[in-house]
Amino acid sequence: MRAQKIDAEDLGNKLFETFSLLGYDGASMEALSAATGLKKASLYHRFPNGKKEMAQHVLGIVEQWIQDNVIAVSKNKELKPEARLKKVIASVNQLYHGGSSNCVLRTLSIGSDADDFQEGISHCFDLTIDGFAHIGRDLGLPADTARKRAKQINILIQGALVVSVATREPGVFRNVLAQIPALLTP
Amino acid sequence: MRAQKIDAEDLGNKLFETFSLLGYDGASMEALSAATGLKKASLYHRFPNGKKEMAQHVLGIVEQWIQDNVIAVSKNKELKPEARLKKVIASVNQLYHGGSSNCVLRTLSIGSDADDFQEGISHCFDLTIDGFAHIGRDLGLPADTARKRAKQINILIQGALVVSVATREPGVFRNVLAQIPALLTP
DNA sequence: GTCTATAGCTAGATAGAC
DNA sequence: GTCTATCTAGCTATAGAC
Repeated sequence: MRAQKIDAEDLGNKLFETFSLLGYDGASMEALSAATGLKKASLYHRFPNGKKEMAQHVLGIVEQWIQDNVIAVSKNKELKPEARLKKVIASVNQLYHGGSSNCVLRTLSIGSDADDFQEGISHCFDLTIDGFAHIGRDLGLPADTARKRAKQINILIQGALVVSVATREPGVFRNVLAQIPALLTP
Repeated sequence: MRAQKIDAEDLGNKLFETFSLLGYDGASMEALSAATGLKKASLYHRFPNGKKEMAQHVLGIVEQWIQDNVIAVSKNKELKPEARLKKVIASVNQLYHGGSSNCVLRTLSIGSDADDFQEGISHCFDLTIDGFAHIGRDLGLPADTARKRAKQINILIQGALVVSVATREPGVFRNVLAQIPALLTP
């Protein structure tokens, strides 16, 4: 029993969940405190620049998630491209809980301080596109076609999440995930 | 000079713009007051139930916009289906300022009071899908195919807006609009 | 490193003059 | 119908004990 000092990873995940659900302005320090189990003063101890720094931290977590679950997998030569794609899609499905969770890249893109996050958000979209494009090329698509399709996939994922979460119809999201292999098949 | 009593339509449009830009939690009474030119007490005079009622009013405006600019146009027998589609797409492009404005259906779907707006938001998505599906059928698509494509178009529009606004690349949105006719062509 | 307590401010909302 | 003035509650952020 090493006491209840919350692990840095758990902390980040709770912040991630709270910003995803409530957005930047909706995620009050009170809500972030309740979600993490840390009092407000303790959150300021870990993130001296307050809420903005917590949101930036979450963006860092998302970037790392994409590096690990999209980019790295897309380049894994030990798997056939088809298997890599399946794995990436499964991870995306899990991240968004089968279409019932918002994308934090989107929820952080709205509000009074949205400008501060634009760069991090854009970078995450770019990485996601890079990953799908890489798989598309390995599946035999010409590079420019693969990139176009990857951009389309990124748009479809974001749009499906908007609709599925807003309407409470997760099938919309799962249906889009099912379309992805066809979009990258020559 | 009939004095500066703000017109109900202008008022609604300003509320629409502010909720679109800042989201529900980000659109403070102060911000709504500044945007409309009405003091907070005056806003409460017009909307006794406060911010929630203003957001519901905005959802009503959006529904009416869709009725006028999507549904009605989609059924206008004086125009060929191709011309109707062109008109609808042009209206959508104008509404979102060529991909630089958020969709208020999305910005209102996030935050602490999102549940109150779910029904209105879902209804607006449904109407939009109905409109595109109607045009698809008149263009010669089987009814079920037309509906599937219309749902896809709705997803693409939402996704493209997320990406184009978040990354400041309106081309993403215009590119999606350009794809729509092909999606409804048999 | 986490806490209680609180400062200082802004939020949403209301009362009442004009 | 719009305003000024104000209330209370909630916000972000900090001070200082442990």
